[in-house]
Amino acid sequence: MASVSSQPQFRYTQPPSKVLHLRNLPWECTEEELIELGKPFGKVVNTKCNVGANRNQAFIEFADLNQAIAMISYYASSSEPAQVRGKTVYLQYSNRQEIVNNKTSADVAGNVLLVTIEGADARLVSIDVLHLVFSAFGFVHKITTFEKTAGFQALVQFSDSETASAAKNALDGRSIPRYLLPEHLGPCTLRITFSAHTDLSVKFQSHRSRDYTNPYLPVASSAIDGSGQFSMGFDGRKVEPESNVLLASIENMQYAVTLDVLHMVFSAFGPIQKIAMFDKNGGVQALIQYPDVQTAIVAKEALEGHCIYDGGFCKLHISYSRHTDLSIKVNNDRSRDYTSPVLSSQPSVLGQQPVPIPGPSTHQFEGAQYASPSDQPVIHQPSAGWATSAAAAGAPPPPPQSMPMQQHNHPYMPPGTMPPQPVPGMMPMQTQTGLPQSAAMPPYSH
DNA sequence: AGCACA
Repeated sequence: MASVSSQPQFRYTQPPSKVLHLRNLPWECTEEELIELGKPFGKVVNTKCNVGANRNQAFIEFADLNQAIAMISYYASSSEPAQVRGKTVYLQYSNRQEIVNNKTSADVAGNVLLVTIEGADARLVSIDVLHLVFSAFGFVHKITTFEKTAGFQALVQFSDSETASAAKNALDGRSIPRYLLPEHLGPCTLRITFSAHTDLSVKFQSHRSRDYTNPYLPVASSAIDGSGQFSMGFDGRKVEPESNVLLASIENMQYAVTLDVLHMVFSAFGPIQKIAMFDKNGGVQALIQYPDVQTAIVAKEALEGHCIYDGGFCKLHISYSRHTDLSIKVNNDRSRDYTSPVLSSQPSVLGQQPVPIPGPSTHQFEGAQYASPSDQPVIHQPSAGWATSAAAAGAPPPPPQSMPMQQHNHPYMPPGTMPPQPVPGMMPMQTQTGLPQSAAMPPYSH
């Protein structure tokens, strides 16, 4: 079949066009360089660079045909060839009359990232892991995940394009750190472009979509009932069905964690009905009961993997309990029913302060949470913005800071004396983290 | 060094 314009493709005399075709450009030539090149001859109204398989071709479109002719004519008789960064550039009239800029949305920065997770086990990456990874760069508003021909993909919504760009720059082409993934998973590489979306629509909290700005969203039945499609947890086991009761285990318990401390930490997300603490496997665990599943989900989401005290001490691991209503027989320092006025009001547990067990010196993680791949997976320790009032409230030196969501509380006061909680919240905790930038780099290998 | 898309 003859092509539409059945002329030989390469010839020395193209019919004039206000669009010029350039080749042999240096790699990653910019629009600015093209404009500089054409400016002496007229008004450059459009450019397109990084064209072709080698991305070393480009187009310049002038406002007027005569300007294009002027440029071609000049270099046709010039002893100096057209150059960009010292590299000779070959010019000719394009065989088209205008540049069509199919600027894909992937090229224009937006606040929503399109993330493709590559790897054999890509679809086993949980939305929680994605949330963790991207939260390092700022507050993640929403995440949706879906399967396309491209594979397992996610849309991740940030507040603004600056934050999204920072995340994209740091993570594109890198792999999710191994310690964030279940052990049996292979490498999972992130390919990131900008999405054209600006605001994702998340109707339900589910295993495939989350809206972190709205803790009261209904929870999709698929995430609760026996559909079996629960995302993978950190340890690679199926995550339990959501429940209003959380099971928290405390790792690296350098300081005593009292019932009141737990109450304080967990009540940031909503009223707590009951807490029961017990020893298991040489560690301390606690069951925390909220009135509803949604509150528990938010609390779990925000607290999982975080430490009650700075320095990686008393790290929380949270799962959903199979319980829905705890049976508290007696209020003591290990169990408490906050809904029962008869049982409560034992003064003995009030006003407790964290007691250093071995008394380690405190050190901060700051933004370096990604720098220690072996342990301490993801600890968002806001390095600024609070701690002053808490420290001044009489807490002993070792744990100078506490959970970020307690910002407006005095952490070690009896619950009843605390000021009213603001929004139960994950908001403050992710935002203040600061960009990890170089600190985030090591574990993300190419 | 030779005409763009995704």
